[in-house]
Amino acid sequence: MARKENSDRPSGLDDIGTGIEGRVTINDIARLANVSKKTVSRIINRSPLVSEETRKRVEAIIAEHGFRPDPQARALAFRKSYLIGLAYDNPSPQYVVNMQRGILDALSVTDYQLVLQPVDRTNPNYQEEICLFVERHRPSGMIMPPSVSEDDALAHKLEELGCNYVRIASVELDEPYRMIRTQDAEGAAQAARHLATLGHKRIAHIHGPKSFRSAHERLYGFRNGLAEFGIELESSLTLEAGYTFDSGVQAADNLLSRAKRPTAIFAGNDEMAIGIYTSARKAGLSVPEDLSIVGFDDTPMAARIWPQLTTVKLPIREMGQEAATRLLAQLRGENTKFVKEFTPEIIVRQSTARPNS
Amino acid sequence: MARKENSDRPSGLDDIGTGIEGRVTINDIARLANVSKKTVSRIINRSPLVSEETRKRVEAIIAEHGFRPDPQARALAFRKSYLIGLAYDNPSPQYVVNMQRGILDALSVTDYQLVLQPVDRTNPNYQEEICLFVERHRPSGMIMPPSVSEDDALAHKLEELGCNYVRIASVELDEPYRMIRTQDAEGAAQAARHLATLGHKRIAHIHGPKSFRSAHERLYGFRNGLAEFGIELESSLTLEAGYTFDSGVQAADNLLSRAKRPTAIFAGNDEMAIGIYTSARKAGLSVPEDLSIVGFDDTPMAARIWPQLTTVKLPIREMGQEAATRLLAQLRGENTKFVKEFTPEIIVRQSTARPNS
DNA sequence: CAATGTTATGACACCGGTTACCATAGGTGA
DNA sequence: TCACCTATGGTAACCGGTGTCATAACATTG
Repeated sequence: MARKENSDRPSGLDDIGTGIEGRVTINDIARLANVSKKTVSRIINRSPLVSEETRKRVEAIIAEHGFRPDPQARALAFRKSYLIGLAYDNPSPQYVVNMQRGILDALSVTDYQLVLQPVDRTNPNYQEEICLFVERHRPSGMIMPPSVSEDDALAHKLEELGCNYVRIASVELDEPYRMIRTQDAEGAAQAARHLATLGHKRIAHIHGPKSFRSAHERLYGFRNGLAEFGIELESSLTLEAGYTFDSGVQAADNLLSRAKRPTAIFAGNDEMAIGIYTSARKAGLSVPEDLSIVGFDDTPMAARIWPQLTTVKLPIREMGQEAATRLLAQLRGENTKFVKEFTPEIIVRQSTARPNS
Repeated sequence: MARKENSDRPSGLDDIGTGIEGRVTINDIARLANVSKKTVSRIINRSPLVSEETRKRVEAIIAEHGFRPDPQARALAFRKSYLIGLAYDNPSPQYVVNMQRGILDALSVTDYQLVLQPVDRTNPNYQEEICLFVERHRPSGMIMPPSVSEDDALAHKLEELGCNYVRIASVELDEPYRMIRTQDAEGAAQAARHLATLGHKRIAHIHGPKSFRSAHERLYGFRNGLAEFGIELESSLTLEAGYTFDSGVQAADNLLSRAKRPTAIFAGNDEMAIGIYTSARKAGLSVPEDLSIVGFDDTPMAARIWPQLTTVKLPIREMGQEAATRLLAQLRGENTKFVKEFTPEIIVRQSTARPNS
């Protein structure tokens, strides 16, 4: 009985079709062109130390045989992984998908790949999760949107691990660089000015969880915006919720059941704003006649719900693209002391009107 | 003047901090344990050909030094990339995010990474895009949800490239295996039975684009479901739209402006169903009193919009998880002749009622 | 007891690229 | 004419793992 050649693996059923056998390698090209591997390598990497003539000739052969350097091999030799990690905990799918799109826009012309690292910030060892990912896979860089981005301790850990990163945030961070900054406070102020201009006085705010520092930022901006019109944001009309639909419904139920209910509510995100619609309907109130509503984010649903939601728009896809572009520059060793600002802009639709009381 | 040692690179500003220097490698472990690399490798890969005693000793040293084999190096040696590609063109972010979550659920306990490959099927060379990705990065496998999954020619190309894959689809494919199958026809039939049971006779259907074969499937199932009740789905009440909100509004505008308007509409997905709400409001019709609406997918918005949408639910996250699990099995060389079925289920909410005419 | 098989281990080449360093040819300045 | 650049490209080692094959020690068999 012929003994199996390679009995080193635990289970025999393995090595299924890589299917690919005849892949062209740098050695093939070198042989065909009658030059050394190194010369081909120089050409791939655009080294100036190759004569014009040799370059042309080898490039022709590369093109003819469709040679593409193996990313895995380069990764090993360069000690770079060519992987960009996206660590996110944002509960809004719209946000996540748009951010991914933006990042991929920037990465599509490169050798870099985007890998996903969803985390749960309420999980006490979520930091370890991310660090483990970084240690194991050595991503070339990480992109972190809120609220992961707001964790300075995490950033320090990544720094120690030698991992490049870009953070997208709306708040002050320990390290005031390498960030894409959104002026959430300014956006919230715009919402405040809009409501104040319409004539609202009794205005409520449902903000996101304390663990999201952006929630504070929006609250702060909103309060200041109202102050410009001499209106005080009452603390009894300032409620915390969880950035989710259900939590928005609950908070609005609370506000709308009061004797002196607010005539307008500004929600920390669209998800919660949509929850306010539901609550208003349960209370028999019509929007915007009895209640004005403003959201934040401008997710696609904002324009689909009825009446269409007035909201503060953040260019999420562009932000993702910018973050990736900056990260790539950073990987090339360029300036890391950058801050790119994005200013939100209010989109006025039909969920806001003059108060009728 | 001291000449720069290595002037091979075009630009001097490079090799920025990998930061990590002292990473433990298999060589370190081998030296510390006084065994060969190969033995350590065997232990990492759970080869049975190592004595219990050696294994224990080396494992202790591995644990002590926190050694983790480098995924890049293994990828090169194994000629596997440990990357799973997700090629998608579904316009619904909810769908995409849920699918990603499911896949990541299954991948989280493995060494595999998920990389994203969004495509545009209306782009004539979208196939090349995917094939280029496969050739360049040699993903260990690909997962394709509709409508990318419905492209038999693409599957054949991947086959030729020796790329493993799993397809998620609701239609008959050239190769009736390696797929996660959703019984969309059955789901649509449930919608039909629900509406027929309520007493609707004049029933319309807005289906997705012809390029999505799932659209045909849903149409087919809906028609058959109505036929069970002796109701014929009139072709004048069967409109094509683009699976988007706007296209849903447009198609519904058409239907609702007719003299004999339908009393119920079944939309091919939730996105379009939500468009029908908007159209109904414009026409001054209330849901469900004047018009019943049924969707498909059960995206989170279905339960958030008012009145809550009756819709056919697909367990997208579970499907993603199943797809990834099956793909991993396939990569281990296990059975590729599988078909896992998921049956949709109607979720009755408040957008459907007896017709009042 | 010799022949054979089995188990545990190691030496070494290799995956497909890279860098470090060296060798050569031709051109320059002293 | 000799020393010395500069441009070009080759050789070998390496990145951190893998497979192949050889071998020693021990167990089994006729």
